[in-house]
Parts: sequence; C-alpha cells; structure tokens
Amino acid sequence: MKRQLATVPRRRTAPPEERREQLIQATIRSVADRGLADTTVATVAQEAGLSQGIVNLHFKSKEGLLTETLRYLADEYRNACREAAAVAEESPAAGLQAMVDLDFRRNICARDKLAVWFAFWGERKFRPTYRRICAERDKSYDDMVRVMCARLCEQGNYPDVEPALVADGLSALTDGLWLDLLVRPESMSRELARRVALAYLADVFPQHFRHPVATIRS
Amino acid sequence: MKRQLATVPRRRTAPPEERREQLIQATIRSVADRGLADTTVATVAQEAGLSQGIVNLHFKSKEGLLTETLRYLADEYRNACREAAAVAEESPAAGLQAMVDLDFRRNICARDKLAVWFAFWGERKFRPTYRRICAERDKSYDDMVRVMCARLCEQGNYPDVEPALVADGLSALTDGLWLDLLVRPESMSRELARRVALAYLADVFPQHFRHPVATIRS
DNA sequence: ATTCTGAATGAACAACCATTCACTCATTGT
DNA sequence: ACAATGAGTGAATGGTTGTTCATTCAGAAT
Repeated sequence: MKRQLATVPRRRTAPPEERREQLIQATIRSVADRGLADTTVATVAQEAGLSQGIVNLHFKSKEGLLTETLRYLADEYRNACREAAAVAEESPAAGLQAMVDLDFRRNICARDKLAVWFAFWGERKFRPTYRRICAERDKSYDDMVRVMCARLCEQGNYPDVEPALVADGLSALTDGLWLDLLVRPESMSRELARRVALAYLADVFPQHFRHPVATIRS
Repeated sequence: MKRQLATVPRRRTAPPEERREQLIQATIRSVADRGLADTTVATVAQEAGLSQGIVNLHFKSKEGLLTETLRYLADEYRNACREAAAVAEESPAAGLQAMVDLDFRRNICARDKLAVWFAFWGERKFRPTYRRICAERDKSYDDMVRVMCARLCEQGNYPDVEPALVADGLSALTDGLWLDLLVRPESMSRELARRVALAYLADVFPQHFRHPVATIRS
C-alpha cells in the first residue's frame, strides 16, 4: 500500500504533464515581466526552479514551448466561452452580457496573461503556428457573438443594426480595452473596461441593455 | 555657384538627415515583413542597400534606431491629428468624423506601419523609452477626443452619454480595428473598419451621425 | 592636381543563447 | 538489498548578432 496520503513534499521527478504545466506557467511569468524578446530558455528554467535542459526534454524546442504556452491560453479562453454559449441558448442578451463579463474577469484578463497575448500578437503575422492558434480562437468568438447579435436583432426591434458590424465592433473594442489594461493600468481598470463594453451594447441594443451608472473618478 | 540643378544621381555619401530617414524606412520594411524578433542590423542594412556599420554610425545603437523609428511613426500620427483638431474648433462632430477618417486613411494605417506599431506595443511594458513615446501619442489622442465628445454632449441633447467613457471606447475600438486590419486582412478592410467606427459614433450620437449604409459582402 | 575630411565599409570580435549529451541520482520493480 | 529505468542536470558547443575599428574612397577645399 503506497503512502500517497501525505501531500507530496518536493519530488525531484514528476509526471510529464505536471512538468509541462509548470514550465508553461514559468513561461507566462517570464514573458510577463521580461517581455518576449528577453525571455530565454534560461529565464524560464530559472523561473520554474529547474535546469536549462529540461525545456528541450519536455518540449522539442524553445519554439515548441512558446507555441504550447499560446495554445494553453487559447484553450483556457475557449473553455470559458463555452459557458457563455450555454447562457446564450436561452437568451441572446444574457449571452452577450456573459461574454463581456467573461472578457473582463480576473483570471481571463490578468495582466500577466495580457502581456503574453500581446507579445504573441505582435508576432502573429510571421509565425504560421501562432496565426493558426489565434485564428481559431478569434473565429469561435466572432461566430458566437455574431449569432447572438443576429438573434437579438430578430427578437428586438432594431432595424438599423447590422449584426456583423456589431460583432466586429465588440470584438475590436474588447481587444482595444485589453490593450489599455495592459499598457495603461493607471487609467484603465477591469471594471471600467467592462462598463465601456456594456455602454457599447447599451448604445446598440437600448431595449436590452441599460447604460451603466456613471461613477467616474479623477 | 554650386550646380545643384541636376538631380543627384546616386551619391555615395549623403547628408546625415537623409541617411537617417533612409534607415528608418528600411527598419519599417524589415519589421513589417520579418517581425521585430527577426529584424537584425544586417537585415535593415540590406533593406537599405547599405553596409552593417552604418547603423551604429548614424544611431548610437540598434536600440537607438528602433526608438527613432517609433518616434517617427508617433510624430507622423500626431501631425495628422493636428488637422482634425483644427476642424474640431468649428464643429466637434466634424472633428470626430475627421479623427475617424484619419485613423483609417491609407498612409496612417498602412499594413507595414501597423505591423511596426504592434511589434512595439508588445514591448511597451518593458522598455521605458517605448512607453514614453507611446504614452505621449495616446494622451494627445485621448485629450482631443474627450474634449470633442464633451462639447458635443453640451451642444446636443445626450443626457446618458459620459464623454470620458465614449472617448475611451473610441480609442479602444480604433486600436482593436487596427489589430484586425493587421492580423485578419481577409475579413477586415480600411473601409469596413471606418464604417464600424462611424457606426459606433452613430449609436452614441444619433443626432449628429448617420448609420453608414450596409454593404456587407460574404 | 593635390590634399584633406569624414562618410561608408565589412571583416573581426565578443557576448549571448538554444541545443546537445554524458552523467547523476531518485524512484520503481524484483 | 540490488538493479534497472529514465527524469533531470549543467557544462560544452555552435550558431547568431550587435558593436567596433582600421581602411577605403567620394567630394570639397586649396
């Protein structure tokens, strides 16, 4: 009978899946506070408290580690989207609200993760693999929001509203707000960003969304 | 009396200012089609048709060249903003329209330049110099748009509109649309982006902006 | 023509970094 | 206990890249 009860104190060897996760987390930290340009295999290993060689042991190459890190974030986001999709089944308006809530939830748009997103976005154009991973994420987002907007237009009375245009707008607005959260944290907060996004929805769908109360400071 | 008439054929030596411009243009091209990570002093020099050493001759270092390139783009943008500011003096609505027109004008949001913007944006958090240059640009934009929105709110009847919120929104929306233009050119065009931005203004200020005609393809 | 200046060159150098691999040692099975 | 396994290590390696500098040479001054 194996003594598995006492929590593992500090195993020197760990199952591959655990090490991979550990290295991905270390990569996020390293990119978040050093930038992609200054993130080396050495900094990741140091951040993880492991040796250099381990990166090439668990991932084929540094590039492999970076790719898996991006995929990790993309998967996390898409999983969160599923919840909103479920909500939207019953009510498209509630679905849109859920999307906005999700986009500015702490664990999704933590500054560390935003830093990583934008580091990779800058390289999207030149790395087909990054492009593919990001494109999948974008597409599932756009498809969802477009459908929600279309259904809301049907059930409400919105003659002027073009669902595709609104979906593009909300998507772009969210990306832009994320950028603000990352580079100007002193003038943008998750809460304010969420209100800006909801204000947008209130402008477009006044029958279904109330304007958020104005609580401006500064 | 100097013969300055015949256009210079192919001088081996050129005035410093000309070389600097030439190298900055080469940097934009290199970053735009190789990415910041794969842009080396050698690629820039090659793109400019000059030798390696010239970068360190005209700029102290590679970092200096990159910084000057960013400043070049920032200055270009701010100069374009001045025109819109002049327009806004007479009519805030026309000023906002001018801002949107400007943001999606060919020479401002050329794909080459967008690629450079986002390459640097990814590094903003880690390079104080980049941060300063970008922050100045952002601030002049935000201040301008905020004032235009505030004046429009006064002269129109918009009890629910919060100028600061709208300014943040338009700014974020524009950044997000730029991102789309860069990474998904197949589904976003300058013209469509412009319409999305104007649709936003029409939603917020219905008395001053018409909804753009829907000409959706695909 | 001849000299002088400094713009431009590009080979050489030094620093950095991803990758490799011979070796160590914790863990598991017998 | 002992042997076998393979996860983990980290020094060494080779490739890449920013920077330097002795040298070249075009254009201006004399």
